[in-house]
Parts: sequence; C-alpha cells; structure tokens
Amino acid sequence: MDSSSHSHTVTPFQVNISPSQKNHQTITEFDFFKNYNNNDHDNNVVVSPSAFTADVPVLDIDHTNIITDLHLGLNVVAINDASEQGDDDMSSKSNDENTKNEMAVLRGKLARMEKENHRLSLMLDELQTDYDTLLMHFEKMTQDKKAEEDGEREGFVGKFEKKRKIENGGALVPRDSLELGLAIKPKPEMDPEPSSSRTLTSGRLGSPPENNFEVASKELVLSKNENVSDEGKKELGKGNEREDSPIAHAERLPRLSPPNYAPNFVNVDRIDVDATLRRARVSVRTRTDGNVVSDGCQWRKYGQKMAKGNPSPRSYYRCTMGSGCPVRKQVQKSVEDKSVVITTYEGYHNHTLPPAAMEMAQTTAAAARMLLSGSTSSNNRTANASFLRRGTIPGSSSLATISSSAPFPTITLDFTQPPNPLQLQMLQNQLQVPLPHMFNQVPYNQSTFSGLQLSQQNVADTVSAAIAADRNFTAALAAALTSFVGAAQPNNNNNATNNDGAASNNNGNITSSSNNNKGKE
DNA sequence: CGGTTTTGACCTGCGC
DNA sequence: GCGCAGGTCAAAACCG
Repeated sequence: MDSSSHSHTVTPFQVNISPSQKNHQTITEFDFFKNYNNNDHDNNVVVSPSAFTADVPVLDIDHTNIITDLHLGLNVVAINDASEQGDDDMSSKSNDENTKNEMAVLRGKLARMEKENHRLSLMLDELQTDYDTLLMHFEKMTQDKKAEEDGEREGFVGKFEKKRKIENGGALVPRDSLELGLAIKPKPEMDPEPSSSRTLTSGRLGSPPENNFEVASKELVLSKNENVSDEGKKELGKGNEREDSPIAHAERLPRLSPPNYAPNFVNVDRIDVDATLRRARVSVRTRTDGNVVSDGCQWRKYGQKMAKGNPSPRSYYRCTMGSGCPVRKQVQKSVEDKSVVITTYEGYHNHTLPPAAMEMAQTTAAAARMLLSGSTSSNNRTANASFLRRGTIPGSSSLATISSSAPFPTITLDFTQPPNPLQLQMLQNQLQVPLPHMFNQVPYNQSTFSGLQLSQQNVADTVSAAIAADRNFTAALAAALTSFVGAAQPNNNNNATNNDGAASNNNGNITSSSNNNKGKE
C-alpha cells in the first residue's frame, strides 16, 4: 500500500494546467480536472493514449482500481481545481514564478490526495471482496446446514407443493417459505406451512396468494433458489393431476446441495431485486448461417410454438447440463431478417459451466445484472441504473437496449451488425465481462484494442460519448476510462466476473436439428 | 436403450 | 366468463 506521506509529485493522471496548452493538438498530460468547457471539450480535447499509460507511474494497480481511484480522485480534484483557478487569476497579476511554485505545491497535494484516494479505494475493494466471501460462506453454510437437516426431503417437495395446492382447492397459496423451507422443515406432509421458514422469511405469509411466490423471491436466498422459484412456479401452475414420478421430481426440484453453485449466486443475492425483475430476460440477437447458435451449453428442446406476428416458430429449450437446471431459452428467427436469430435466456444455472459456455453466460448474466441493478439503488450500480432507465447503454446504444414493454424486463444485446468498436468496448466494460467471441466477428477484434492502438480521436470520442451519455460526469469519465483501460487490458473482466458470477444466464448450443423450425401448423 | 425431438393438449395470465 | 396467446407438459416417435 502506498503511503500517503510519500511526497512523490507524479500523479497517475498528471495535471496540465498551463492555459497555453489548451489548444495543443496532442496533450500528453490530460487534465481531467481542468475546465475545458470554454472550448467544447467534446470535440477539441484530444487525448493521447500515452496520457493514460506511459505517464502512469509507480502505482501498480489494476484498472478497476484505477477507475475507482479516479472516481474518488475527481471529487478531490474539483476542490483543487477551484483553488487552481483562483491561483491562475492571481497569477495573471503576479509573476510566473510564484504561480509555478504554487502549482507545484498544489500538484504535490494533489498527488498525495490521489494516493490517499487510491489507498482508500483499495481498502474498499478489499472490504467488498471480504463481504462477498463472507456472504458466500454464509450462504453455503446455511445451505449445507439445511441440506443436512433435510436429509432426503428433496424427494418430495414436489409432492408437497402439489398436495398443498390440492389442499387449498387448487388456489395458489403463500409459498414464500418454499425456498427456505425446503431445507428447513423435514416433514412437509405434516406441516404444509413450515414454521421455521416462516421465521426466516419474516412473516410474509399474510401477503396475498397471488404475489407470494414472487414476493418470496426477494428473500435472501432468492438467487440460489432461483431455480426453485421458476420450477416451483411451474409446479404450482400445473394441474393437480400431474404425474409425480421420481423422475419428474428430480427434474423439477431445486438442488439444495450447492457444491457446484457458481460463486455467482452470491452477488445476485445482494441485489434487492423485485420479483418481476428477477425474471429479467436477456435477449441476444445474432446472425447465423444456419439455425445453430453455439453457446457452449447443452439444451433440450421441450416445446415449439408459433408465435403471433412471426411466421417462424419459437422453440423452447431447457438446459440439460445440470440436473434440474432451471435455465431456459427461447429461440426464434427475426421477423425482419430470417438470418437473425433471437435467443432469449432466462434463469440461473445451478451448476458450473464449461469454459465454452462461460463467455456467453457471463455476458448474459452481466446484462441481467445490469437490468436488475437498474431498479436498485445499490451504490455500485447507480451508474448503470441511470442509463438503464434511459433504455440504452452509453456509447453502445445500438448494441444494448432495454425493453420495458415485454412481460418481463428484457435487455437485448444486438450483435447482428458490426458495431463501432467503441460501442463494443463500452458495452463490454459496462457489462464488465468479455463479450463472447461470437460477437467479436467484427472488423475490430477486441484484441486489437490495445491502448496504444486506439487513436487519440477515439479516446476523445469515448470520453465525450460517455460524458454526453451520462450527466454524472464522474461516472461518465470513469466509464470512459474503464473503456480505455479495459481496452488496453483485454482481460479486464476478471475481477467482475469472478465476483459476481452470478446469474449465469447462459446459453448454449442449440442442439436441435434443422427441423426445429418446423412450425406446428 | 437412453437421450432428444415432435406435437397435441393443457395451463395460466391477460384483455375485453 | 370467454377467447387468445404464451408457455409447458408428456407420450410417442426418432436417433445414435
């Protein structure tokens, strides 16, 4: 950790204060804190990549930290900036020497403050990581304990649900207890309303039947049992006469023992998602030659329907990589362009994913996360929320759109057209995961995004795009820098993906054959 | 033989 | 309550 007492005056992003350099074509030291408004910062400021790379000194931190650091630093600098301006005014009346001296002092202060910011942000990161870890452990321990207590109870939860429905005359009954109750009360047939679960779900039983199930999803364990929710919901939806074969149970039941639960679920737990949002969907538009969009997962087709307004049938797939995996996807050709396949993913995997599936899974999971975060006020998600409300992601509007008209909130990632590399990068950085390779079939492979290869104008565009897209300048700047730093570091997503893996919404191979498209007339 | 696909039937939610 | 559309089930057919 850097010591704040260090008197080094070089800053990660050096400040160029001299007004005379404003019009310099290439400024190697970009002053983020300077007021460029006078000259239309959007167009006239040209930033050299070296300003972000070559001049960055000592601090050996990853880009994520840089971003945070920057973000924090900006606040600090704003103050300094004011004082600098004052000094500039004064300097016009005094000699240059004094000004320079003062500037040097200010720079020193600035450097110290930035280091302090950096130190704090590192601490913040550590705390965040610790929190994630603890939460994950807690979740796991809770699950393990429940699983232990539960024994083989799994086997008849389905029956329990059906029975309960029957007992209630077919009406949906409060079911918030299901997710927790599954693991808690070992005698379902004796107690249709596990009391222990009641305590954990804090008195939700009084809520209207209609919403209970959804409401329950807000509970702490929601993500882990997302599977349960979806499956359970379906279970509830079924008629009482449904078969109760062991196989059916095995398929519908939640997997309580979670050794393979993706670390992912942790973060989702923390999202105070609302029931509808929990069913957020991620649509991916891709252009394919045939009907196959390989996403690394194994799917089994369980239905096909003719959807209104589209001559092409819609196919329904279920993930078969993990038993009882609740992830489903719908595949349908676009009405406008039949070479475009729209794949919609829903749900969270309850198993680990092969590397081939990870990319897509991370992307869709991140997109879903963004969608979820859009409805929350979670601190590190506020920036996302702002653009989600606007329906687009800054700088990547043509790549990602949010649909509020759909039954469930849906984020659509459109990769049917070679996107502007900056848009691609912006999207990637917003998602904080690498976009699947299949989406990189664009003139600019992300691997070519090395910082030095980005033109100065591109960087400037990125910055201005972010600024234009977001009123929150700091966040916008951070986004722009994330873009840049991320570009210079193709593996930038490691951090994000590791932590949150969350909802690995995933996608997989469409294993169906060509006759999938056969509609049932 | 086990897994997958097909496909008619069924269920649910929603709008009228 | 009814009809419609979306979504799912599950038996039968298919496939390797």
